[in-house]
Amino acid sequence: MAAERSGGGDPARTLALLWRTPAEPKPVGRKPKVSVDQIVTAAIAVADREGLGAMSMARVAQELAVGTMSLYTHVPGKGELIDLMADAVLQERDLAAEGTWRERVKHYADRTRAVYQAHPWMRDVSMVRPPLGPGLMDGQEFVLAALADSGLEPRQVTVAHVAVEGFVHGAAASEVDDQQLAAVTGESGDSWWGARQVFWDDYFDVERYPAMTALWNAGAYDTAGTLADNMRSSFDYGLDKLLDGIEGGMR
Amino acid sequence: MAAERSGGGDPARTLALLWRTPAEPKPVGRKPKVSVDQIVTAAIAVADREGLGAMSMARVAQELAVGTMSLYTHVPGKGELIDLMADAVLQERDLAAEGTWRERVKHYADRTRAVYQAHPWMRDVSMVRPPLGPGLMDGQEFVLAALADSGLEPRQVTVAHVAVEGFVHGAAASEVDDQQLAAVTGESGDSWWGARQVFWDDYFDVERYPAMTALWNAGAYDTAGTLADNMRSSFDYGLDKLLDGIEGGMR
DNA sequence: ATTGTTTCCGTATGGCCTACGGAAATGGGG
DNA sequence: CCCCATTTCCGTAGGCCATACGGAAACAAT
Repeated sequence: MAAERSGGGDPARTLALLWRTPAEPKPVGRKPKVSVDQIVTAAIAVADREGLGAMSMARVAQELAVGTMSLYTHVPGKGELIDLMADAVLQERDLAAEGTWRERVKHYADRTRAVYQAHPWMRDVSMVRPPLGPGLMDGQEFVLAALADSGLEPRQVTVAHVAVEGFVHGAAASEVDDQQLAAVTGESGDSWWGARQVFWDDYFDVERYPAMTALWNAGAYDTAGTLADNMRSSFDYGLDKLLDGIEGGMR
Repeated sequence: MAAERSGGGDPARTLALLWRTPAEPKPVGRKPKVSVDQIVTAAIAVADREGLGAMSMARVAQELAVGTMSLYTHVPGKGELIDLMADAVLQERDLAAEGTWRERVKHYADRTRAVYQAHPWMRDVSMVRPPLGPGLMDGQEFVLAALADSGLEPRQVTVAHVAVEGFVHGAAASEVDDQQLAAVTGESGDSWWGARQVFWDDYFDVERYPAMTALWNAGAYDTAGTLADNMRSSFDYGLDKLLDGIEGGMR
């Protein structure tokens, strides 16, 4: 399905939830069976195991042994729940500010990558209208502080920031796609590619694709590591080169 | 919902569809009311207008004035239809091989970006288990040929390839996210951010976020252009820096 | 015991994908 | 002209989904 998000609801309500603004205690009335935190935790657990597609309100309620509609007392809707989930997992990066600006950017990238690894469904969460909660904001502050220390002009810092952010989320997302599909479909990436051996046998045209053929013959694809290993090193390689470029552009 | 894909069906059947292997003519039997091409075209039209979430089998059938189940005669299922859609739009990049390797990579990025602009639902299509059709393969051949001309070692070409591919798809995806959300939710990005003015008023903490505050005060966010303009220039900036880094790494 | 407040949740509406199997169309052979 | 193998068309049905609505249930204070 399409990207899963909204935050379309009342901004004030959503922000209060994201920052857990404690409503004044309610002395009267029925005691709640579940809390917002429990709902978010359960939702994350379901999504971790079975993907965001399986994270339905009914499924989460079942997890908590509660009626489906009870959730709506605590959370406005599914879109807002996803906002809460995303900000919660972004808070898992505890970012330690040490080292050069480059080291700190790489640290940020590494921690963010780890979030995607632990929660592959983040691939399906759009970040262009992000949850304005502590998880997101702390991360932004961290990278911006690092980039500002690099010596770039303020305006350049913001441009570089968008580029870095785009790379990190984009690369982490595609890296994680593989595992997510493996988990949801029950078929590993290697198995999937293996089943498509027919393609190379029956459809690949050596004359139409000379560059690929040459690389193949040069042994460029004779790699020892697994598919996941290769994506990992490309992540590191790409970030390094991007930072090289940013650094070089300052002179 | 979650990323929309599968290609989980019979690889041989899917490949035959992707490459439009003409089945031997059927002399007898009822004449088909629709063709595979018509189905793919209609599906793309729906997704372009209303997003991939709205592209249901029923909706596409309606578009063609045909019963829902008729589609299943021509296409194995929804996952395979999405494969066909993705490969079809990737074919729209007609890639002209001229100029230096850098110019060609940038040309590739530009054409791919254009595909995302024209078909924002591509954001929701995973590319880790891609449709092995002509659209994808021609693109791969084009970038690989360019990168191979750069003088990188064969093994390095493949690593750089993954990094470039990741950047291009990732950046194009987030760039397009904004418009897609605007189209689906009916709320523009600027309007969305405007409605979250409360955040800066009520939640933003100047002491907790000194770097952001400093940048703000330095006028780094006093940009004339629209949100879309800024994302566009960050795309170009990021790709440039990445290529700078790749080029510099060869020395 | 009554009342006000809050939470819980069953039901209903309208959507989705697709397995199944029968109806309808088509062209060739008798 | 009829029959029939072949192919396509498509209605029905089952099992998912989000959430609006409104009444039942629990709790504290009176």
